[in-house]
Amino acid sequence: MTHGIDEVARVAGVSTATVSRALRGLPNVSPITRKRVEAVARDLGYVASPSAASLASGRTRTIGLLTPWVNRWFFANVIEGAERSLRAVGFDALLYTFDIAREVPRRPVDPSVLRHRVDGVLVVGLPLTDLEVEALEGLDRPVAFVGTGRDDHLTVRLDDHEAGVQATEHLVGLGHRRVGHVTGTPDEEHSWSPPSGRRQGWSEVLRAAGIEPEAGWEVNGHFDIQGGRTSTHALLDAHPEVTAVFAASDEMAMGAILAARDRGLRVPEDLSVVGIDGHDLGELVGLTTVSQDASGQGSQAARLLLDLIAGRGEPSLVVHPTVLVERASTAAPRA
Amino acid sequence: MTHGIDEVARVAGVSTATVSRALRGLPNVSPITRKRVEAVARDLGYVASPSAASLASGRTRTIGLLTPWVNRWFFANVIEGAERSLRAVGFDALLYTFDIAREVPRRPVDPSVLRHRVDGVLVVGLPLTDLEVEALEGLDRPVAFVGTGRDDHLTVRLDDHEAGVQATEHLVGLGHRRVGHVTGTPDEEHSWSPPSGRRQGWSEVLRAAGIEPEAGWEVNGHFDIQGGRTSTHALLDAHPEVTAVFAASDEMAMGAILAARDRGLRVPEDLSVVGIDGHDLGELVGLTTVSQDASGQGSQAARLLLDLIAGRGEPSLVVHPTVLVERASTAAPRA
DNA sequence: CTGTTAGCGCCTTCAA
DNA sequence: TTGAAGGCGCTAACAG
Repeated sequence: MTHGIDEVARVAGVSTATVSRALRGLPNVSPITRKRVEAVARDLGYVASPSAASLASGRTRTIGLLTPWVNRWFFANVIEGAERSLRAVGFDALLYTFDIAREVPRRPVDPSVLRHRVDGVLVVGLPLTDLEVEALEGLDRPVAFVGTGRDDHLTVRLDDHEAGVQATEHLVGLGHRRVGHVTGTPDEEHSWSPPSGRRQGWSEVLRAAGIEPEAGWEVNGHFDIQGGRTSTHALLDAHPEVTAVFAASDEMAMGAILAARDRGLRVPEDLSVVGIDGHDLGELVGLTTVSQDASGQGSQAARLLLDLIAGRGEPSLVVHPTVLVERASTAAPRA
Repeated sequence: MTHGIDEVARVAGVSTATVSRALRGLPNVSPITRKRVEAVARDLGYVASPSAASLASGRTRTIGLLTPWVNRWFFANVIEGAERSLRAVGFDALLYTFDIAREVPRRPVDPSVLRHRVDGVLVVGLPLTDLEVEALEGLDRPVAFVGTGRDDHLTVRLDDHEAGVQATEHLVGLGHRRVGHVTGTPDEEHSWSPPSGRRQGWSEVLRAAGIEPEAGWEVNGHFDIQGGRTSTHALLDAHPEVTAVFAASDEMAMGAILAARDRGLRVPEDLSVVGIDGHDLGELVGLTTVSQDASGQGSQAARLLLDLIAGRGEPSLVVHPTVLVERASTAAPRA
């Protein structure tokens, strides 16, 4: 039951080196030899041992997916897209979730487990600190970011500022003036983080409309449904004058709708709600949103990362478009 | 920059074998030696090469997650739970999605890419054919199933038949008699597949109530929102007499609600809808459902699989409970 | 408790 | 175009 490369070599009547070359599609193998080797390998059910191949070659044909969550809309879809791109070229996707507690500052991400495990790393959705990025670079492997803006690295994301602008302009255009904001966990140190960008879009649009956003209009929804719900309650407790809420994700927006319902407020008559994402269930819920293509971002980032690994292309910044989708959760405020 | 085990050994003044033993927590290492080795390894930032360790030991400390989808509620949550259990003991999760086209029969899953890559395989949610299971066993590694009932293997799932019974009895109890069913892709060959079990529960409850389910009352929703929507339209086109729909997943149930809305039907006044899952957004949508703990199933299955790998425990069947959660999508039919 | 010594299975120069 | 041979970095016997 060895079924190692030498078994194939013996049966095919060639050397192990030739088997290796033939099966990996390298040039310098005669077509006849290659066919024969391939046939023998198939017959024997031979599959090269990845450990042995990695050890000898230094390449793992594996990409590490570094993500805080796998069961949230954006993350699940990015992972889906990335995995599809990787699988298409025979690369594996290794899942690394790092617990993000709700405390600030969180425990730093330690990428050392990835050492010698991956040919590249795809960071999904979480703004890393400079120290964490440095640690990642210590792995000496290409790194790509999706949905979070390290513009000095290969990055695929949307224009968070613009998304915040689109959402808020929609509300202001409907006549809202007291617009609350449910943010994710904004990172004060990184103005380029998605929550920060979205918040800036919000505050700038308000100011441009002659409205000075009050400090209490902004609450932290931790990027999930319950967080959106809880924080919207806090927002409305303190600021009942608010007539509209812009949430930095659809899941938090859905939490905001739940909060409104808890309080006997009608959406959109008493409270307008807009999110960001384009969640699959947005239509059912009637959620107005600024939509993005998460799975497309994931697959493109994976492809660009593979290019980088192969020595093709340079680290670049790809900004995906966002589109406002108007549904039933927003309307003009009541007179 | 070798930073290999021999570097650590040299600096610590011991042999590589001792370093290996010390860092892996094996016995037969004096506490003093272990401390010293650990300190040196930390200072040098040494992390063992997984390829080399796998090659030498035959173990990969990696589990393959075989799943058709990563961005559907059940699957995303099982993966989340499994990854958490694995990470806790230093195992990696390797993601393998296999495309499930909507054609029947689908292309067989080929597990040969997993050869030498994993210490065990966790199959999530898809009923495999006997041939596919055989191929999996050819890997000579423990296999576990989540959410699909290979009862001859380690399996963690719910009682699909009972779930179908709970959902249908709820509807019949409300007075419904013409109850449609949106199934996933039922596998005629495997009576134990989730869609089949849920369907059987449905038809048995109807028969017990003296109702013979018509062939056209059952449609295939392919386990997603759009499939649920499309198939519910087809169902209601052909059978407008139906007053309630039992969908085999919450996502399909949400599609059914969308279809009802498309047709100007009110839920639950004109059409009652019940699903299975306990989707996070069920509350927002007001969906009555038979809920299950997907992430708990994932983490438990991973733990049991690790036990099997470690030679502890036997393949067993764990059936998780389901609970009917009544919400606003079901009510008595109109007179 | 610790060191020595073979490999694990493949890739990759270097020669032919 | 192919073969021979060394080595990738670690683990696991076995000896001491």
